[in-house]
Amino acid sequence: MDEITILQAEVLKTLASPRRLAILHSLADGPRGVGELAIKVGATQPNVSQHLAVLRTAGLVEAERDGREVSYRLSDPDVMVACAIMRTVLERRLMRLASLSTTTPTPTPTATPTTRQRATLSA
Amino acid sequence: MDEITILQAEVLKTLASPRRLAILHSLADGPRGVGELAIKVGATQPNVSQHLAVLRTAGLVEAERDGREVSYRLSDPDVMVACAIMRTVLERRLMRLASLSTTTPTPTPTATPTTRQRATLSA
DNA sequence: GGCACTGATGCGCAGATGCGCATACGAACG
DNA sequence: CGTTCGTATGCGCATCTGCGCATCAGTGCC
Repeated sequence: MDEITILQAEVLKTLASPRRLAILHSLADGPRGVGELAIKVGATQPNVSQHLAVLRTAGLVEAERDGREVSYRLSDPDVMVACAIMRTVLERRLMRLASLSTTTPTPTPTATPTTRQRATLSA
Repeated sequence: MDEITILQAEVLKTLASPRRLAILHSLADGPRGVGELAIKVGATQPNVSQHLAVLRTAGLVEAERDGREVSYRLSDPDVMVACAIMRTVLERRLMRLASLSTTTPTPTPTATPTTRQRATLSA
């Protein structure tokens, strides 16, 4: 097990949260304060603060005092590039699924009890 | 909160495991059976089987019976592209940290008690 | 049909995570 | 100084996850 693989898993675990993704997405537009972010993502202030702490520990964002507020910004925009690629993959998959469900007019949604078999490799 | 953001978090959560990353990395070289993968990543067969099930649910790998074995392969190579970008980001960060620790010959490792202050934004 | 091999599943436990809530801390302003 | 605003932290709970272990299920060979 490679050392960098563990690090990568760490970062991915940090990214694996809708809330944190939303925060990062907001930060992609520019630095923001905590309260502002909380409103943007629709969460409580302590919650966003905690998420930001996690993101900071993972080295994904950086903080800096700006007067009374604390301004957070992305550490490395390339992370968002990787996220964008994943989004592309997902969108492509969704498109594929959509076209499949169009060509297949859902013949027998109730699992065809006659041909019933264990869900071995049916997927 | 965007719908695709939630999906993305789902996929990221699936990726956020050193073992699963190792499995995917092995699969990048070509299709493999479960036992073979288990040996490659140094885990038990049931463990690898479960991880593969998770990866399959997330749509990251696909399975196909090949005689007595079950051959697993990557669904979308672009996911590995995104992973590669993240690796690049991480390697860059490690290099940066390494060079920093080189230029800074660790002047006073014991936190300079004179300038002692609370760890507010020191990071 | 029985056997051996490959892979999948169920179970239980230990550890980690996210959240709301209340509260503490730090900085600016009067 | 005390107040107020903005942010961080501690706590407790419900939930989830990964793992080892034992066992079950499917496939091909004799």
